[in-house]
Amino acid sequence: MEYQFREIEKKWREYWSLNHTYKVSENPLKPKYYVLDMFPYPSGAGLHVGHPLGYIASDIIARYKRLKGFNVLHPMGYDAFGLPAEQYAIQTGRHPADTTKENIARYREQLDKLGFSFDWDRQVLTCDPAYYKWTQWIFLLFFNSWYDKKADKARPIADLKSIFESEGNLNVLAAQAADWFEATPFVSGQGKFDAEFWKSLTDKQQEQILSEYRLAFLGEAMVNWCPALGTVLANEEVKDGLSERGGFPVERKKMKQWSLRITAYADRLLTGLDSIDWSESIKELQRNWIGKSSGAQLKFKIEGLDREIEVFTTRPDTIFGVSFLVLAPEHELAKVIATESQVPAVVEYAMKSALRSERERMADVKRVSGVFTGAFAVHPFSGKNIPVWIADYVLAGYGTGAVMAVPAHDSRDFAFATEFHLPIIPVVEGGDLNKEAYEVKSGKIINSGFLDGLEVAEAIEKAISAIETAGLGFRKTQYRLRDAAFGRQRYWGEPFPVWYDENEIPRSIEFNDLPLVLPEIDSFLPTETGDPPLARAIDWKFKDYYAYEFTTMPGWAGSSWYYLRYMDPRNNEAFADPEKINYWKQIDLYMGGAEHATGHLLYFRFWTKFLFDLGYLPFDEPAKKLINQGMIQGVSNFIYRNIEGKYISAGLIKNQTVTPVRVDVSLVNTNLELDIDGLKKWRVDFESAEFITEEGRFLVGTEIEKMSKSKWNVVNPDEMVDKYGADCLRMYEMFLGPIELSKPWNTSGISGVAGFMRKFWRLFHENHVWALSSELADPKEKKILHRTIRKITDDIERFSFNTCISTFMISVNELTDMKCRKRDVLEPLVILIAPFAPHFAEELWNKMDNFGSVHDAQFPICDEKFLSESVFEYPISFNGKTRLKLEIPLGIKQEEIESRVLQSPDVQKILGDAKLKKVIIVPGKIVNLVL
RNA sequence: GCCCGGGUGGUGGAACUGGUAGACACGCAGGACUUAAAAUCCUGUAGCCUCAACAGCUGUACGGGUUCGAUUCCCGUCCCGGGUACCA
Repeated sequence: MEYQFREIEKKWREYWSLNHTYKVSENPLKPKYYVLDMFPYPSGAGLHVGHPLGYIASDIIARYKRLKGFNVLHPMGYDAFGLPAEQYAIQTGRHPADTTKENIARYREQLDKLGFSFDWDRQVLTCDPAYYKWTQWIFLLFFNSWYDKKADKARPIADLKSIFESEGNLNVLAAQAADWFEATPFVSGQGKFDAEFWKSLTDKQQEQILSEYRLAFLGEAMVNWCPALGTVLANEEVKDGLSERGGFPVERKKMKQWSLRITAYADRLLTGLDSIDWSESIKELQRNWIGKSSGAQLKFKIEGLDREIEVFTTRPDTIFGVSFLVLAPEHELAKVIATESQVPAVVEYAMKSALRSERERMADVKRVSGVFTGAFAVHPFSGKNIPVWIADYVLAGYGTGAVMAVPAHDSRDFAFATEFHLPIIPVVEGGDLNKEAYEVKSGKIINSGFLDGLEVAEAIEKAISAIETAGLGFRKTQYRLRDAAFGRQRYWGEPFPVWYDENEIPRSIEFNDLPLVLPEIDSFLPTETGDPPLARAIDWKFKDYYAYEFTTMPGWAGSSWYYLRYMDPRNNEAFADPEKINYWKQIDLYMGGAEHATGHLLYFRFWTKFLFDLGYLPFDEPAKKLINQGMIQGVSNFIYRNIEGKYISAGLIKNQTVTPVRVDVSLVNTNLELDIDGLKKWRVDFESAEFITEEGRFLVGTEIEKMSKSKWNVVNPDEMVDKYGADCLRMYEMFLGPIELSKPWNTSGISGVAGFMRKFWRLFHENHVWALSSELADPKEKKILHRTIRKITDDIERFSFNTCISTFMISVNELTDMKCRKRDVLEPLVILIAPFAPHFAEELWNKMDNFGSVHDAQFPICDEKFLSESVFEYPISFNGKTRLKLEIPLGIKQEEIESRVLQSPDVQKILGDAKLKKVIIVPGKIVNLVL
C-alpha cells in the first residue's frame, strides 16, 4: 500500500490530542529543556507558509530533546492585544475581543494540522484578565521601585522612603533624569536634601519627589505622535518617519505619559550580551541601539553673562580645535544668550525647525543651516572667545543638546564651518583638511598646548583629568537608549492599575483589586476632546469617584514576560510558582524573527533583569540561545496594462509604458502563466478586460517581497498540507536551506521530498505488502545506519536541518539499492526521522508492533565501531594536486600509512628522483606528498 | 556615510576546526516500462579541449598574499541584503 498521508496524519493527530501526549509537568528526575517560539499576533489573515518555519524547527528540537531523555517545555500562546484588531474594530464596530477570538481559533486550526508537539494546556493569552492581572502586577513593581546605582540594581520604593526619613537623599545615587529637581521647585539647589527637610514636606510633595525616582513614571517626554492612529509610538515602531503599522506620518511632540526607566539598565543590557548565545548580528543591533559612548561633559562660560553651556564630547583630546559652539534650536539658553539684534533670527530659526517634520528633517540631511546667536563663549584652556551658534544638526534630546564644534575632526562641524566661514584648526596630525574633516582616531596631537605630542588615546585621558582638575566638567558615559514610552492612547491593551488622587498624583491600586479589567465602551475612537477611548467609560471610576488612567499599555507589555507564565499558566496567587521557575529556569532555545531585535528582545531582557533584581527570578537573562529564522518571502505576481488599457503578456512589454497590477498568486501556475478565466472571476473589473497573449500564453512578471495579504502573494500552508501532507511540508520547509536564511517560497522542489517519503515507506514493503525482515544487519548496513545516526545527531545539535534531510535521502537511497528491509536497520531510522515527520514515524513505529508512541522511544546512539570499513581509499596528492588513489587498511598507525604509501610502486614511479620534503596525512582524508 | 551579514553550476543549496569543491534536491536532456498519461526506475548534467573514452586545463564575485594545499585565513576592490541615520 502506498503512503496514505491524509488518513495517517489525521489518525495520529487525534491520538496525540486524545492522549495528551505532549502534556508536560515538572520532573526532577529528568534534565529540563525549554524551547520556545515567539508567540504570534493572531492577525485576520491567518497563518502563511512563512510562519511555520520557526515553529517546525523548534518542534524538531523539542521532539529530539524529548527522545534524548529531556523533560521538554514547549508551549504556545498568543500575543493578543494590539493595533490591527483595534483598527478593525474602529472600521467595523466589532469588538476586538471577538475578532481576536475568531482569529485565534483559525490559527489554532492551522497550527494543529502541522503536527506540532505544543503542550496546549499551557496556552497563554495576553488579553486574558487572568494573564494581564500579572502584567499589571509587574507594572506596579516598576511603579514601586527605584534604581540604586550604588548597588546597581532595582530596589523597592519603600527602601528609599526609609532612607529619606533617616538621612534624606544625600547619599542616594539613583537612576533619574539629570534635571529631575526642576519638576519639584520646592527642593532647592541641585536636588539634595536631608532627613529634616524630607519630614517637613507635605504628603503631596513627598509623592512628587518619589515619582522622580520610580522606574515607571509619568513624565514629559518627546514622543512619536501619530495623528492618523491617534496614539504615541515607540521608537522602533517608527520607520523613516512613518508608522510601522499603516505607514502614517509621525510627528515629534512633547507629551505627558507613562515611561519605563530602561536607561537605568543600559549598561547591564550591554554587558549581558556577552553571556548569551545569540547571533552576532542581533547583539550588534542591540549594542548600536543602546549606543554607549564615553567621553566628557564640560562647561563653557558665556562671555559677559553668568551663564554656562554644557557640552558632551567623545573627543576631549580635540579641545584645542574647538572654534565655535552649537546649540540645538530648542536649547533653553539659545534665546537667553542671544544678543538683542540676533534674538529675532534665533527665535525664527527655532520656530522653523520645530515646524519641520521629522521626515523633512531627514530628507535634507545634507543641507547646512544655522544662525549665530551673537554671543561668545570662553575657551576654558586658551581663554579665547568662540562664537555660539544654533543649528538643527544638533539634537536637543541627546547629550546636553549642545556640542563643542571641532571642524577639523568632525565632518558635520566641518560642513558647518565651511558654510559659515568659521575657523578650522587642525589638532591631530595627518589628514588633508581642504576637502573633508580628518576623523581618524589615532595620530599625534598638535596645536594643543599641554596635549601636544601625545597620541589621541593618551590625550583623551589627559584632557579628561585636566577638565576634572580644573572643575570644568567630568568623565561621562552617554547612551543613545531612551526611556521607553509605555502608554498608548488606545483601547485594546492592558489598563494601567493606576488612579489619580485629588492632587492629580498617580496612585497604584491594591494588589487584591487586580486585575483592573478593561471596561466596555461603545466606540473605539478617541473622544471629541482628544482623550483616549477609555475616557468613554464614564462609570469606570476608582471608588466610584477617582479617575483611572485612560491610556493603556503597549503591545510589548504582555510579551515581555510571557515566557515565565508558561511555567505555571493557571496560578492565581503568583505570576508563577518560584519552585516551578527554579525548575524550568531560562529558555534554552528561543526561536523567532530578527525584526524584534530592538523591540521585544530588548524589553524582554530588561524585564527579566528587573524581576531578577527584586528576587523573583534566579537568572537575569531570559534566553540562553536565540535563533532567528529567516523570512519566507512571497513571490508577488504582476500583470501589465498598456496605455490602451489592454493587458499584455510580460514578454511583450519591451519599451512600452505599462502599469503593473497585482494579481493573486493562486491565479498563476509554476510556469508563470496566468489563468485568465480565473482572473475574470476573481475580480469583476477584469471581466471585460482584453488580454494580449504570446504564443497562446499570458505571462506575468514577478517580484520577491514580504508575504502579506495586501500584496496578494500569500501561500497558505493548508493547501500544501492538503496536497502533500504535514510531514512533507515540514521536511520541505527545512530542506529549503539554513533556518536563518530568508528565501522566496517556491514549491518546485517539494516533489523531491514527497518522492523521498514514498521511497522510505516502500523500504518496509515488497509489492505494496508489509515485508519487514527480522534478519540481522550485515556490517555494510550497520555502517550506513550508524553513519546516519552520527550525521543526524551532529546536524540537529548545530541546527542544520537541511543537511539532515539530505542525509536521510542518501541513506534511504542506499538502503533501497541494497533492498534492505531489516528491522535491525529500519527501526532506529524511524526514530531518527520522528522529529521531522512525526505522523509518518508514528505510523511506521506502530506497524512494527512496537509498544506506545515513537515519541517515547530513545534516540539511537552512534556506535563508532561500525563506522570503519576494513579498507579506506586514500587519495594521494603531490604538492597539493591529486594524482592517484591507494587502498590502505584502516586501523593502522600513521607512520605505517606513510611507509606503505612511499613503498607503493605507483608512488615510486611518480616520485622518481624527486626528493621528498614532507608527508602530510590527514586521517581518513588525504595523503599529501610535498616534493 | 557608518555598523553587521553575504557573494559557490540553470535553481535552492552542501563542504562542521584549511585537506578529493559542487553532496542532496529541483530543473533540463536522453532512455526503460506503458496503447497513452501519471507514477516509477536508469543514465548524463560547472566550464573548456576531445567524435568519444582516458587524461588534461580553468574554475567558489574580482585583484593580491600566507600555506605543501584556501570556498575556508589575511589585505585591497566591486556588488547584494539587513540595520541605522546629523547620537557630538
